[in-house]
Amino acid sequence: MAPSYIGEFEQMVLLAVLQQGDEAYAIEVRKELERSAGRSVSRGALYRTFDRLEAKGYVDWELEAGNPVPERGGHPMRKFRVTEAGLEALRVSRSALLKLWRGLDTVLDGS
Amino acid sequence: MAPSYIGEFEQMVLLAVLQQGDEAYAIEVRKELERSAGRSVSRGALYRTFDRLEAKGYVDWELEAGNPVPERGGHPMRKFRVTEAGLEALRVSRSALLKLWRGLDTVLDGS
DNA sequence: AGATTGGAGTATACAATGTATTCCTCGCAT
DNA sequence: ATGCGAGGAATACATTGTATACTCCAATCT
Repeated sequence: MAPSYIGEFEQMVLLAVLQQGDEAYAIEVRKELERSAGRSVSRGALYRTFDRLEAKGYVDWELEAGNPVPERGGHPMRKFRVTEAGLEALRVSRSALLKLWRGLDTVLDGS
Repeated sequence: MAPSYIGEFEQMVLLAVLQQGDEAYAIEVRKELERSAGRSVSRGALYRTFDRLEAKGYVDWELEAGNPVPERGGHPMRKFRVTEAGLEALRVSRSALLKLWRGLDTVLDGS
């Protein structure tokens, strides 16, 4: 019963993954979100969202290609990637928003 | 426990109200949504959302100023308006999205 | 070596949001 | 008066958002 709908947070996570390019580790994504969206995100919330995105086929990941042990607490980190389906979902969503924003710049730009 | 967060659908409804300007009746808003977002919206879903937006103080409304009886089935229709708080929420949300989209045009424009 | 610490990820639980179906009421047409 | 259509409200349930509370593992402390 996929509602072919993508939640706002899911959308932001997807975008943050793209922003991180080749370094899309959960933790980095989290930092990106706090930076761009200006709000804090608990780890649990983020992983939960990744699970759902994965279930929908919007992201996939691999287990830390080269260096299996980063710095402290060496641990296999997952590196995320947005799938083509994920990109498509983002496009749809963006297109709708752009349409709805059209002509409202005056009101929405202030502050 | 207001999560200071605005869902995607709520956001779209708010925008659609603005788009309708002085004619923001539920039904018109619904049409606008179907047009811009390209998806159908049941009446119940829309009213439910209006309730929540009102509870958050993002919209208010009045009962059909001049003509209490439109065309058929004369009935008091509610005319919605986005409040200042609603505008602010939209600005915050838009600003975050714009930041996250930055630099991704190449990937997101296609299709 | 055993205990401790801290990072990465998982599980669980619950609140908020999204969405449809059903029901109610009011006028108008018949 | 009866039936139909339109606007709206209530109800109910699925999905999404979010936090807290673990589990694991390796490096460090002692």
